[in-house]
Amino acid sequence: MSLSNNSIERICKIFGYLDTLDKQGTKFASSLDLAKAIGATSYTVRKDISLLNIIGYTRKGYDVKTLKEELGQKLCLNKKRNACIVGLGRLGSALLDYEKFQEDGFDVVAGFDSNINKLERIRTDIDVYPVSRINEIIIRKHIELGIIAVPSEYAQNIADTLIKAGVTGILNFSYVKINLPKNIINVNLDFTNSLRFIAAKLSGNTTNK
Amino acid sequence: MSLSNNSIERICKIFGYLDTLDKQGTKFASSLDLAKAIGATSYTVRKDISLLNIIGYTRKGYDVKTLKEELGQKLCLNKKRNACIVGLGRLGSALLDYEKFQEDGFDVVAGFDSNINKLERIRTDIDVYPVSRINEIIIRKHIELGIIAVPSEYAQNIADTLIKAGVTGILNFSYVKINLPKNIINVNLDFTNSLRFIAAKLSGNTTNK
DNA sequence: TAATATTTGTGATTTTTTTCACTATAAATA
DNA sequence: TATTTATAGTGAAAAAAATCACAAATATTA
Repeated sequence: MSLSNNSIERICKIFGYLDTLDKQGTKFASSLDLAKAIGATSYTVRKDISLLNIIGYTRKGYDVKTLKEELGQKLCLNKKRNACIVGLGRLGSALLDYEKFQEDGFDVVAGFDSNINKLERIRTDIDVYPVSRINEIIIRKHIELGIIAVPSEYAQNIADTLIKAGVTGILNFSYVKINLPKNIINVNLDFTNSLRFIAAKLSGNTTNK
Repeated sequence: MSLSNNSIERICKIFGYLDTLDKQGTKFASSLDLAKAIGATSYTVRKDISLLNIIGYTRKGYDVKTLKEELGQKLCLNKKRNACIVGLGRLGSALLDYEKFQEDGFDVVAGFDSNINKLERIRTDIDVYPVSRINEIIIRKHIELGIIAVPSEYAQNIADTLIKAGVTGILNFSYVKINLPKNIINVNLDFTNSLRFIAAKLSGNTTNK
């Protein structure tokens, strides 16, 4: 099996939308329905799905429950994974209580911060620890994913620590790119860059593709 | 001028990195330096830059200050833009205090929430209002960008309200895709989807491209 | 001053991705 | 039952993007 990043991204979106459809009680969705929901074309959606050897039904589309199950299986989205959040400032502590992570199978089982006072003040159901205990806790709690919400200057160092402890995927909210071994999967979410992208497109000096 | 979304994204990242370099006092950066910092190749970077008719210096690279200025000019990243945040829950109120927005020329000049009690409790320097005043405030404060941090079921409705008031760019933190007129620029940041993407790549059923 | 090394700029090539166009299939309808 | 219609699946074509490869330029070194 061999999917491009674009395909994976689309499939992840489709997966999320299928969840919504399923909760609404919708039984079938056509490639066009899915395409509209994720901002793609129907043939791209069909190609993506057929790359995974999943089939739909003529004149009905795809069975919502089945497709979700199969996509989840093929992309390992059904398996639960433990995650931690490092940096419990405004953003980090908001993420600690972001219930959607749990709903979607990402269990945030620890938070870390370097400021001991902050750890004492924080009100959340999730256990919080000083960063000095990252290695120990990650091993003990089998944490695979690290969410980095520390100030950018510390991001690389925290990433290194997480990886040494065994984390294999990183969601990085700082605005620096962190250097990682190639076997580590990493996504950067830089809010400012998103606003820049919007501003650039608004300027009109661009295609609409 | 005609840039693909990929090019725009890369250029926005380059722009951010140039800012870092400039603050460090670095005078020149080669296409390879820039490429490494944003996760691209040197020829892609050179192509992107030359698409904008910006030139570098043989054997030196690009002048950091000049390149930043020119990229900013061509993509309208130098111009300040006013933004607002709708939905002042954990995430929204964290974003209200996210100083980087201001530093990078995005002035968050208003926050909105439907819960009046919440508005009274919130401690921030930024003016906050009930959502019923969105239209009035957006017009009065010349707000171009809307940051949506409300629960997903309200996102479409808020987006419609923002657009009717004159907002032209939307950064959407909810997990639903919102339907917008084509002249509105929109970026979705769905944290769960990012984690799904990481999980899918970790599963290994994918290329490494 | 000459030789060397480095880095840009870019046309050509290759690769990847998307889109098209059409067949097959089965549900719905007459 | 026959016809119509909607939708999947997919090879082929087109479009887009990335990469290569190398000339040109200029800083550095000998």
